[in-house]
Amino acid sequence: MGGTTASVTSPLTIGAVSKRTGCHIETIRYYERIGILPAPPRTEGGHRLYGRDHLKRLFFVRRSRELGFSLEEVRGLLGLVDGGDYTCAEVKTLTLRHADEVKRKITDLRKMERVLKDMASQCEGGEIPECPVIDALFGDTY
Amino acid sequence: MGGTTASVTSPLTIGAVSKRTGCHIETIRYYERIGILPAPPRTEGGHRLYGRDHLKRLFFVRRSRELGFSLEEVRGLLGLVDGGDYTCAEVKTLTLRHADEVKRKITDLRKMERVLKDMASQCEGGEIPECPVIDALFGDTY
DNA sequence: CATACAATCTGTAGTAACTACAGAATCAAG
DNA sequence: CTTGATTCTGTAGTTACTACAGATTGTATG
Repeated sequence: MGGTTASVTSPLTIGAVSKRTGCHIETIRYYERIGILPAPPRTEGGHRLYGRDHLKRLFFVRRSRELGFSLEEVRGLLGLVDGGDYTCAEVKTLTLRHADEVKRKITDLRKMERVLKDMASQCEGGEIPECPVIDALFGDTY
Repeated sequence: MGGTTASVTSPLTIGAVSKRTGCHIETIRYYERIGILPAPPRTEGGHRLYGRDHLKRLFFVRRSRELGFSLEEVRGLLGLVDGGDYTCAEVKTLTLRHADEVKRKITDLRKMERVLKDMASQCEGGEIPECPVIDALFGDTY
């Protein structure tokens, strides 16, 4: 063990959650309003107090969004996690469909990564390359 | 060579471009309006006619958006491609920054892919797993 | 050539997913 | 107990599309 990250024991304010997840405070409240994040307990005065589960969920939502999934897709993934009323066959179909999408994204990102690195290294010599980024990525797509 | 995809020789209508790229017609016009896609030539009557370059550019924009890059980021990448007035050092800094971002995305997508596949395979037996997707993905992030 | 029906045109309005206030209330430090 | 930082609710603005409405153009057919 000897983890470098301290685990959260006491409840966090929305500001602390915002800092840890990188989500704006307004976004966190927005997710609560639209049912992506469950409403947390409150203080006497009405301030929200979050626990580890909220934090994890928020991380997941944020990264998923950054990876290009729509909120509805995220909702679907969370639904799987929450063990909604899906049959096992449905879960399998949904997860595999998502897995395919993810695979495609990885493929494209690899292309992009390679081209970007090539570009940077070509630039080493002081010359701006004729960078055919688009061609390299999708020039053969049609 | 011996490509399976026929290359485009004659100009395409906006509808044809829409079908090939998967972008809605309205989105294509929108990209033109905000300067992401250059204005194409027109017919006498004013209908847009697109060539290969437009098509490639649109593919690139669409995929980039699907991969979670903002339009401003896409604009930046296109700026590199278009050979704007960047110094070589700027090009290098920008491309490497993008490459890092891409790498991080790949890492997270790999995690997601693995978990989704595990989930689907666990589901094989007819049992809905207690799927700890979120934990598996970001449970150790904080 | 006439005509009809699809596709495209411009412009505006609506939606999704945030993001940014405004003004009031609460919390934490001293 | 005061004071400054946070958070509260609610509304309005922004980004990136998406969906009409009504007029015009393109094209296939008798």
